[in-house]
Formats: sequence, structure tokens, C-alpha cells
Amino acid sequence: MNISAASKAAGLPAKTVRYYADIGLVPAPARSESGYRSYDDASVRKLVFVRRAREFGFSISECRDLLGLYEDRRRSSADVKRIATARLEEIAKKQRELQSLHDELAHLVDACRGDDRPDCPIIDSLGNPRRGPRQAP
Amino acid sequence: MNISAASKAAGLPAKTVRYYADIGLVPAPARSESGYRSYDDASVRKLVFVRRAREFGFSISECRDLLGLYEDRRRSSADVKRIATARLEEIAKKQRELQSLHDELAHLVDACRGDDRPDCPIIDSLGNPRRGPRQAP
DNA sequence: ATAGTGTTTCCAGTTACTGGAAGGTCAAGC
DNA sequence: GCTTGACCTTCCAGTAACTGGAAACACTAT
Repeated sequence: MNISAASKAAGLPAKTVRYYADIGLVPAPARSESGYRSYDDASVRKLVFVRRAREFGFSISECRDLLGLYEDRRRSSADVKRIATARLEEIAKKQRELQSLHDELAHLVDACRGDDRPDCPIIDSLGNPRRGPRQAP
Repeated sequence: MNISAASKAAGLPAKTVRYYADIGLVPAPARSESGYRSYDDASVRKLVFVRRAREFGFSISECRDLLGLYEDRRRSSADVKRIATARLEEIAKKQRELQSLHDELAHLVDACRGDDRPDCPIIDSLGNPRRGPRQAP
């Protein structure tokens, strides 16, 4: 399997597939006589694993760990759960941040007439800390 | 006002204050005889404006636009509202993505016993697309 | 033989900073 | 007058995770 077939099968751009081997996230594939990379099903499975972990928002470094656990048939599920739980907490935190951002900005957008006149609570709020987001305590 | 005073007043690291002038986001400040940057209240207000817009998640490029509108006393509030509304929609979209991510990962974490044994639905799901996030249709 | 597509390597750019080195400036204290 | 320490300058490099593009080689079909 050449790189474009593998990349299609894995759902990743060929550039990214090369990149993942360059940084050592996945093993460097075998080469044909002419130097073409050649992939088998096991490599593709690993690439899929990485793609899906990335879609879940795991960093490359976390993917490295997860891939290690994926490969290790003797690892405990607790190891995996610990990483996933940490990620879950990050997601929840990001959600809270986005929520307050959304509320504040929605409030400003609501308050803005959006007409031809220059008066604009959004601009005012950005320029005037006393009424903007993330107030100092 | 030297850079550290200005950066404290603006709530930004001095490095970032220099950076914003380097990329032309804010005008380059005047210099003292010895070459020190020297800031006045108007520059600080602009820096605060940028900091707050960045906290709202506006990109540097959007900050450029917003700063232009901030400076233009004849701009219509509609111009501002349009940019802010677009940003609001981005936030809402990101929220939806995070929500589905959170739900899927939480489900997996729930299903994982987190004990010494190797069976782990999280790893299984990453390795097996049929049960993971973002299913193909 | 040649056209077209696939593949290779390598370099550069993206976003928005941040860290650090090497060196110049300033105010205080002795 | 000199030293110390804080502050300032520029410039280079690095971060995360790719992505774009150039130049050159390989493969396939006609």
C-alpha cells in the first residue's frame, strides 16, 4: 500500500502521515526499492487510532502515551482511564470558559442596535474594562 | 511611561506589548533619547482594548479590524455587531463540538472499569472506528 | 516516447506569542 | 566615582501540529 492509499484508509492527509512518522509518533514504514513508503494494515490501524485520538483532542504527546498503552497488551485499564479522565476535565473547563465568554458577548451583541449610528456597547465594553469580560476583582 | 509600566497598566506582558507594535497591530511608540519606548495613556488604552478583544477570542486580524472601528468615530455599530456576531457563532459551534466530545468521552470513561485488567473500552473505541466519536455516516 | 500522476525530500510559513542571550541605561548607595 | 541591580534594547530560536510548495525522481498508459 502506497502512502495515498494508506492515507485514504486512515482518513488523514498524506502529509500528516509522513509527519507522524517523521516525529516518531508511529514507526517509519518500510520502503520499496525505489524509496516509496509501503504500509500494511497494522500501520493503518495505528494511524486510525491516532486520528481518532486527535479528534478527541488528545495532544500528540498524549497520543504517544495512548499508543503505547494501545500496543501494550498487559497495561491496566486504569492507566488509560487516568489519561482520559484528565482530558475530560480539560474539556469541561474549556466548556465553562466558552460559556461565560458566550454569555458576555451575547449580552453585548444584544445590547448593540446594529444600525448606522456610532454608539456601540461592544466597542465601549472593549475599551472600558469596567464593563467588559473577565473583570479584575 | 516605560514599557514595564505600560505593560502593567495594560495587563499584558512587556514582550507582548513589543510584539504588537512589531506586527503593526498598534503604532510603534515614541522613543526616549536612549532608545527606550515611551507610552502615553492613549497607547495604553489601545493595548487594553486589544487585550480584552483577545480575551474574547478575537484573532489578531479581527483585533486589527476592531481597533480600526474603535478608532473611527464615524463607524456604524452595525459593522461592529457583524464581527461580534460572527465570533459568537464560532463560539457556539465550538461549544457544540465540545459537548459531543465530552459526552462521548464521558461515556467511555464511565464504561471503563479502571482496574488492573487490560480490558478497556476507551482504547477499544479508539482502535475501532465503529464505536468511537465522529462516526462516518 | 511522452504525458500525467504519484512520490520523494526539504524548506518555509502558519498563530500568537514566549524564552533567552548579549549588551546598553539608569538610579541608588557608598 | 564606582558598583550593583533593575530595566531596557535587539535578535534568534522555539512552541503545536501541521500545511504549502518547489525540484526531482518513479510509475502507468497510450
